[in-house]
Amino acid sequence: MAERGLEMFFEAFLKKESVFFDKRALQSSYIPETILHREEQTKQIANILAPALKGDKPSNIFIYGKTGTGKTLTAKYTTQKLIGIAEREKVPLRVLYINCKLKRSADTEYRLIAQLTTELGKPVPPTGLPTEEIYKLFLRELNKQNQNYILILDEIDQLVNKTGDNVLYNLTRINEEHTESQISIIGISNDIMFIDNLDPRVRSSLSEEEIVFPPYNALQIQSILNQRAETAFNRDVLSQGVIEKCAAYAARDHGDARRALELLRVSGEVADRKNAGKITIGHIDEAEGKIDRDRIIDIVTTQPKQYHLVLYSIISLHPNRSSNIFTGEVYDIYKSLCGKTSTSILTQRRVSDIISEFDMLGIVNAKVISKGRYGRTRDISLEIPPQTLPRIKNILEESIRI
DNA sequence: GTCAATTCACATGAAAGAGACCACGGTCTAGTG
DNA sequence: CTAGACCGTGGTCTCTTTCATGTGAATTGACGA
Repeated sequence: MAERGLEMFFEAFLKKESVFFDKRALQSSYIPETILHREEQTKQIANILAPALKGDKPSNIFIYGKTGTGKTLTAKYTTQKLIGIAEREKVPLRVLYINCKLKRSADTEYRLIAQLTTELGKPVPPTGLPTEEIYKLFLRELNKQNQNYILILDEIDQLVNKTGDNVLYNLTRINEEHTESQISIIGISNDIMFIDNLDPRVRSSLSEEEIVFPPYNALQIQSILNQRAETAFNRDVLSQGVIEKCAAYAARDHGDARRALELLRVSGEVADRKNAGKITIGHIDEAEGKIDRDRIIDIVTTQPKQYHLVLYSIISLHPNRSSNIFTGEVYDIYKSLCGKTSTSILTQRRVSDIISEFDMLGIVNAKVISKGRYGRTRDISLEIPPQTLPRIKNILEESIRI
């Protein structure tokens, strides 16, 4: 009987009318035919990169802008077009795109070079070789290929924060030593302060050219959404004001177009699930809540057990007190919790770090305060919305088995 | 009453250790012709 | 003779611990009015 019901569900699902025509147009990896409101920046990048078509080495570029301002998109778009021409003209040119933020892929010196070497067509072990060795392999491969490269390093600040600017120094120096192949670097970062903390030598060579991406305003986001919505949705599924509201939401926090697109997509999904056939403003509100919830649940479930214990300590301390949870209290609860669940106890130093990591993830709010004579500590409060709290609590209890 | 010194309870940094992974080269072993 | 199993070595990476130093305001206590 149950099986029958399931079958019917799937059949109904197939028959169901979706509001989407091509959902991919709303994903952040999608590259549209034309990029709106970035004509200036596209032109600048094109100008700088154009010499590559004549076999010269273009200047390095440093691109700065807040999240969701189209940095990655514009860089990819421009280089894609460039490659198109280069192929037609038979100019040896390649673009390598690396996102330095991706864990276990390119967030350390070794891994970045390993990734690059693999991209060049020589697979290398993900670990195990000395870093020097990997550089050698990389250089050998580079010389063998004998063509020019444009290397896009996305979220480059993450890489440098973790491993220092050694990598960049080495990369920028390659051009001086090896004449067979030239490398131009496009560094993308959303932290402008980052460039100031670099070694002066690296700084001057990395930011030969600097391009700033200003945030979009609400109107611009609107037109972007309209452009994407045209391919993404079927005709007439958007109610009056939906695009405007999405844009307004996103413009509220610093013109993040990515967020606006996500909001629109999830709104569509919500409408689909309700079989509404049309996206209304109500769906947007719902979608916003859902995005937040999903994000928090996602973050929490992917944390390791020790983190769960710490978070559970904070949560169990939370309802008794309207405010003011301190590190020491959390640590005490945490210790007894470890005893109950026979887990090894971490030092306070470490727990302190874990709490500040939760703070960065936006799950708790931890402000360092001084209580005068009674010392200095963190004032911790939960940032999880009350509706989500029971879910989180369940997840944690299951994980630490209480 | 005023003001500098003290004090608390952690925060924050740096360095180093433990243990999981991994590649590589050498050695051993069993199977094959 | 050879392929594969197995070991030791040397490397990276992440998570932790250890040790050291920093911090900011309530409290204290000396001082002077």
